[in-house]
Amino acid sequence: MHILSTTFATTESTSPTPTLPERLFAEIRRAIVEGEIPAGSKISEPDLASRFGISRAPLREAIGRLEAANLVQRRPNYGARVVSLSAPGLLELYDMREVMEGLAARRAAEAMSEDEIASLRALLDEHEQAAGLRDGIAYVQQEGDLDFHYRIVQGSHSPRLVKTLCDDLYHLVRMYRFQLGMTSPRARHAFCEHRHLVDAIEQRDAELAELLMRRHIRAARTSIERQLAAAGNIPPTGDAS
Amino acid sequence: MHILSTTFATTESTSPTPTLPERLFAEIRRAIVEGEIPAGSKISEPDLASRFGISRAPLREAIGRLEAANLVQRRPNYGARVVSLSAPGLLELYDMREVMEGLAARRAAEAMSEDEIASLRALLDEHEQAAGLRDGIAYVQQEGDLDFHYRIVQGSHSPRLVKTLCDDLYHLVRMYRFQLGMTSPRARHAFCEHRHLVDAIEQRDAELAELLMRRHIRAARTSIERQLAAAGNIPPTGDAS
DNA sequence: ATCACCGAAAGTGTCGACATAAATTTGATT
DNA sequence: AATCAAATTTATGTCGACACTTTCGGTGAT
Repeated sequence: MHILSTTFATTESTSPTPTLPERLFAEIRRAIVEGEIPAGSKISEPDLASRFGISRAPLREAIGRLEAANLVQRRPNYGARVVSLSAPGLLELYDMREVMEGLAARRAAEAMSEDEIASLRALLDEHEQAAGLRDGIAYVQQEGDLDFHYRIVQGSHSPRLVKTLCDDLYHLVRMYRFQLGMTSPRARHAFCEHRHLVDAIEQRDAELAELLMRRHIRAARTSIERQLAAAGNIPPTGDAS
Repeated sequence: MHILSTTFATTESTSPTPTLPERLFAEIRRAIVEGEIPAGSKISEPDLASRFGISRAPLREAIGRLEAANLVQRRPNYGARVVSLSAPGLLELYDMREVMEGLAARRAAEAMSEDEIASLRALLDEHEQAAGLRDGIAYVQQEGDLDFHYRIVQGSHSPRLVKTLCDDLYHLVRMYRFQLGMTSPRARHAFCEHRHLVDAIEQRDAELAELLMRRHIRAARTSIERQLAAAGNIPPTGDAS
């Protein structure tokens, strides 16, 4: 049907010719992340092929990418299903975010240009204004939060970090947020932490930047852990499997 | 021709039926990692298809996985080429190893069973004996080193960590080692560090385990950095791009 | 002699169809 | 009536072929 717009790129999506499997991949990924295709449901090749009006060949390639991005699971002669999310899995994701974004922050403090830092600070101001206007709404904050982290990661100028975090991990995090209906009630806290982090980067204090980023993400993890415990989703000390 | 043995699995390779694309993927990956297919060379679909005696469909799926594993790069209407490796890229890999395996060590100290720890210690003893017999050879040490790190990561009981490290990063590291002919002259040092790390895990000292693992990998990184500088491969302070 | 343009050849992208294995339903038996 | 077995049906895995794009070699003009 509506083969659609190209997502604003990070490293993926070769600029000149957005390929058909690439667009399919981006579209199905969006549908999965935003919950249009519910978790655990089957990805039927004939169904999607006829729905998009294409053959199964490019679709299979797109599904392959979805599998590589850990958004679907495939069993050999059975098909692909959207990954079913678990509370321990979400915490795992945040563990990895903590260490990898900590590294990204360290490298960003070393490698970001003055212009990039200025732009980052402008983004922060913009978020603060938006949050000042419509206060209670945490949704925009979530997107803004991700935007901010995007900038830091890209500021590391480390292609592999950018690819791993922006192309894979962040989509998974967004999926978990949609599915589990996570709301981050610590917007004000996050703002302060973001600002301190930018200060550290501006001062080229790599060690501090890493520490602040790790603490920031660990705080988010703890908040999530608390929400999950309140929802009776997980015993206080869940295993990490 | 010789569609071959299944690699001893970590998370990949669904046990019951090793699929054709999966075997192709493993075989071509091995050929790339060990340098049979040189870096920068083209992956011709018709060539490989006729060589393996199969159609292009399963081969394309295998190439797709190679791309997802960052072993080949694809341009839309051009084809796939084996990634050309760079010194900064190798250092980037070690940055990510440092933080992620540090996390793995922390979780391993918390989650490994007594049996797993005992088995790990046995592996260490075995390596020490092997190294005692044929001393100068560092090659076996390299494989042993990777074995050791495999065990730690699997001991974290964190599926995503295992997948990311064992299924992707380690193969890249092995490829770089083959291509750049890295020899690790710090075998004795590494042994001590490994032993101390196992001690920390046995004592359930997660914080210390993470610290030791990070220091261990950072030391390896520094050693590589020195080798590269000696070979005139990189200026003393290379950018992290 | 160098550069631009054009044509041919090779390779990738996509398609439709067949073979095979899994899930389901139907039928027969206990 | 319940259970097991076999056949049907669906979907995945694989194949061969065609269309389009890119690349390389040749030809002509400046």
